[in-house]
Amino acid sequence: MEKRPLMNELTQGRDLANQLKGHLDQTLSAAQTCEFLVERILSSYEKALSMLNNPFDEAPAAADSYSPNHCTSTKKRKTMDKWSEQVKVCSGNMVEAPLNDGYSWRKYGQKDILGASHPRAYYRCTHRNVQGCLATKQVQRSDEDSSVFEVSYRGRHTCIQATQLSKALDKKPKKEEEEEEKKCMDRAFSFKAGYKGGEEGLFPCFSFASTPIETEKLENLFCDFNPNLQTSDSDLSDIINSTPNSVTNSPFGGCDLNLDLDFEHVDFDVSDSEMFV
DNA sequence: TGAATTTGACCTTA
DNA sequence: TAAGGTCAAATTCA
Repeated sequence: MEKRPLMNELTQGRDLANQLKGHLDQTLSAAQTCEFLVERILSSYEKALSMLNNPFDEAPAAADSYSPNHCTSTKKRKTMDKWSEQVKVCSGNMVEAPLNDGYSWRKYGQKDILGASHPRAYYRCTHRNVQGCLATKQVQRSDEDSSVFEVSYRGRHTCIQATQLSKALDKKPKKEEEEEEKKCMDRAFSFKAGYKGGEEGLFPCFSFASTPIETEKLENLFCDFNPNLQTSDSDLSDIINSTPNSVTNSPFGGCDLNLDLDFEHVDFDVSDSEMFV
């Protein structure tokens, strides 16, 4: 692999993210959301650069435990050879379903896990039967902090959520849409992913928005955004990493912030404010 | 009454 | 064979 160009790109991306961070002088809530994103971007770059600088350090052990993974390890079940993302969500209200991630889920099982003090709940997409959506997620309360939920997602939604459907039906005039898109391009990053395992392009990108309105949702999502609970750099990484593969029902003028991570494929294009990971 | 959840049994994998 | 994951009947809820 050609190391230097990749290093240059990553370094440039990190610098640009730093610049963006310096320009976060919008409304507080929007800035908070953007700050999350920037911190996560920076964290990813730092890790990538670290890995490149230490080729013999495989890094997974050093990386935070909530990084996306492909579950292709030989230690995992073969059935887990699918995209998955483990997220961490802090629940302020201590309810069992810690977050509304924009998708509708149906619980189909619960299991006591060996060594875990809390059972693991299994959810599948409500539209599994109707639309054949195979997305599932697992929710488990953390042993260390019972106010924290660990959520892992498997597969991506192939379904059309009702919220998305209604949005599509209520589409804006093209000109207005284009203007809005132009605006949001100034502040949005777009992550696109390759997916190992032969399912590239099969699923839509994850996305979430950074409009002030949606920020409120995001803040609820991210444990009501309590900076006192999540302050460290790694924690911030956790939160951003935990961005559910959902919240796709966010009207961001057709300019969603797509988070769809594949750390094995990094293709960073800064020229048009899009980042491909 | 239909939809969602619970829970024990069963299946799959390491 | 143990543990994780899923199924499906029973139960609960709106």
